[in-house]
Amino acid sequence: MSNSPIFALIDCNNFYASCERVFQPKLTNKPVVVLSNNDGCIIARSNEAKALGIEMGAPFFKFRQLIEKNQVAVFSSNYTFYGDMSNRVMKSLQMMVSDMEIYSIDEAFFRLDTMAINCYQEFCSDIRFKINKWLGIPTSIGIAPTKTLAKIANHLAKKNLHNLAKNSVVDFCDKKLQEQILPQIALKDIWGIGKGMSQSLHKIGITNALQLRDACEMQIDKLLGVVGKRIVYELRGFSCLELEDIAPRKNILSSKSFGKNVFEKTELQEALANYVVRACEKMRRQKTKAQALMIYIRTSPFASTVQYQAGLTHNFTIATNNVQEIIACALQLLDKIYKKGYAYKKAGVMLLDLIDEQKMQYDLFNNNYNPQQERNEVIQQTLEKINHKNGQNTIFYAIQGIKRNWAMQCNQRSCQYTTNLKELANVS
DNA sequence: TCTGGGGTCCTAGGACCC
DNA sequence: TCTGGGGTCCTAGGACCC
Repeated sequence: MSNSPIFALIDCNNFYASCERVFQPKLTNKPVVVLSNNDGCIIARSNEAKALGIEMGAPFFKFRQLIEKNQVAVFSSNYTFYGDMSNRVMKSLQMMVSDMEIYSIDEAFFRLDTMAINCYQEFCSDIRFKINKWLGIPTSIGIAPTKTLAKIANHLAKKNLHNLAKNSVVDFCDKKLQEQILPQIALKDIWGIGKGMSQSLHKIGITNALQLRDACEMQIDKLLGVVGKRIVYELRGFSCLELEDIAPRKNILSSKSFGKNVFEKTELQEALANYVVRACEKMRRQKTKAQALMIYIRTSPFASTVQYQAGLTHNFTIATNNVQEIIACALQLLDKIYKKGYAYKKAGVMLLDLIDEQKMQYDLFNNNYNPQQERNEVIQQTLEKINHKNGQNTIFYAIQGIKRNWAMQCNQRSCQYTTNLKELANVS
């Protein structure tokens, strides 16, 4: 690796909305929004929808009138589809760059200095062009000596602020350019500075990126700790954050709001069993086992009625990824925290302290051979094979329930164009 | 009527040890 | 009467991200 790295950050524009457009090209240049689970909040907006004043994260019902009046296309979220499109984007990128880090569903960092490239700007324009041509997804790219500055460059590229973008690419390596632009970057637009830190900084008179960059280290250390100090260094152009390898998740959470209020324990049992199954799928796929399980249930924080929330953790003596064992444990924990009479709105399951399934710690004092567990494992593998071949939920545990009245609503989900052949037939 | 889901890292404070 | 100092580990909660 060279001593002075150059990072690029590629970011898909309005990713979920752009995905929906790929299969409905008639929506090009039209306003589009995508909703969260239960059609609760607005989580993605096309530029046209942003222009109408529709806010990110706002509850859908607050903008329903505006949306109807302006004939905004509305989609329930379709994570299977977005996940698959994301894979395709990342695979395409992988073909064009050597060192990259998938940072989120719609973003990736990559190194430019480790490749033989004459012009970073041109190289990145070409990447954008190809991804758009192959997949129909528009992107923006920021280039800079640190990840934090690359994030800012990407922000400039996406909105073409100060007319810096060429083909939606901004090269932000030049020190003089940084001097000129950083005073105009608000703290909230810096990666890693949220509401809390921003407020603390305002109190000592720091309000923009240049002031933060040039702030007294000691003062920042005292105020924001190492996290803040790292941001200062990164703004100065000293790279503190390397590209990271994809590491297996250390915790896996599956939690969802219900489509309606839930009162009965049996329904909570069903929901939790389903969430355990989902979480275990992910855990088993990454070949890990959980050392602990946490469950929680809660009423709606927005309801005016009496609130109740509770959670409980169980530590496993021997780490496990056995679905039956974890479901049984979840139900036992539920027994301890369930209280009758409340209108539950959400429940969740968290698998904690995941470890490599090959690096297990066994119990020193007990016989670790458990024939029942071995049988369970065979059952689980068989079940997974059947579901993989015939589709999710072809067979499932009885405790997961059949009616699932509590399940979330998604009334306007688009088709699983890229992962479900039957649904591809519905393309209009 | 109607308000998402899934993560990571850091810090402070308590428990415990010598 | 009078109650140390230093270290580690764990946990809960906060802050931030997409």
